Amino acid sequence: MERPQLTERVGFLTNKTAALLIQVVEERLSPLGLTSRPYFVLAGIDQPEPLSQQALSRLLGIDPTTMVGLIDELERSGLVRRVRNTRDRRRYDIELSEAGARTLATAHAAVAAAEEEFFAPLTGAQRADYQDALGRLLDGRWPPP
Amino acid sequence: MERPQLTERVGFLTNKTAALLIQVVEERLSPLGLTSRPYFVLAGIDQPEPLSQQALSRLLGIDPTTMVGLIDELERSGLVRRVRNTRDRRRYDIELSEAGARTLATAHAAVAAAEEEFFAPLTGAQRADYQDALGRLLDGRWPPP
DNA sequence: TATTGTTATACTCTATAACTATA
DNA sequence: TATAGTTATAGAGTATAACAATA
Repeated sequence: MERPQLTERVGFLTNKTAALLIQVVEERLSPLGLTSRPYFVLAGIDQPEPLSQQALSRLLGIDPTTMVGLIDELERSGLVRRVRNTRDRRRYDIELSEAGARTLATAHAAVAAAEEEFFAPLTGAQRADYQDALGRLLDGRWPPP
Repeated sequence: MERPQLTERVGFLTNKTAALLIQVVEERLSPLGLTSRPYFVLAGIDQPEPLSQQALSRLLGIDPTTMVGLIDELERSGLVRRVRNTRDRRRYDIELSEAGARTLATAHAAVAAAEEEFFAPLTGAQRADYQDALGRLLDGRWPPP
């Protein structure tokens, strides 16, 4: 490949696509008073087993020191609670409140609508292939060990 | 979709994939003293017709005020030149120097190697489909009008 | 000794507004 | 008037180091 154009660089295209998709998602989330980051945090909290802040940090790839402020903000808004883990009292279990669960459900619907809009140019099969490719690329690389 | 897991959110997966790919690309670029941003700028400059700073900003989605500093840095390193456009003396044509062209060629090779590494989990056909999907998603959305 | 959460700090990237020179 | 580039500035996001409480 002698002098490839930027437009052919799959790395650049991947980036651009991610940036444009985030933009559409944030437009849909803004009426809820959310940006994508706290939305991802809420979605990450909604697991069968409660996670500590550090586990959440690793899962989402957000620095633990940044996570402190994000959880602070969500706690101030009444969407999550910090509950001391009884077996390891250094940890907090981060839990969704009732309001948090309701907000997350609304947010999920908004994001699903954004994704429908963004992926409209693909057929159902193409979109399935795309999502499958992402799964293969992330396998073994994420979530982190 | 009642309570989707984060792992199934195509928006989140797209983001994670882009972030991990950038990471691999930056590992390969760091021996050249480059991060992905100035690399993208160099690659954007390497067009048949020279671009102004603002045209570059629009192409790459980088704020014009941020572009000033990026071009400053590349100019200081001797990789690009600012040349006044003769027909519109408000504009600069941003041009690659000889050294810039050599650095860009080396960087392209490094990034191509990073992409090979990152996309190894996909077959050739899967990768072609993936790239094709990105093309469809970006069509009409990027480059900007 | 090591780990969880926290604070302080600095650095980068981004966004806004105002300026200059040109159109 | 409007546009290209610049500067100053403030706001996010991220990373590093150090600390208290706990393991």
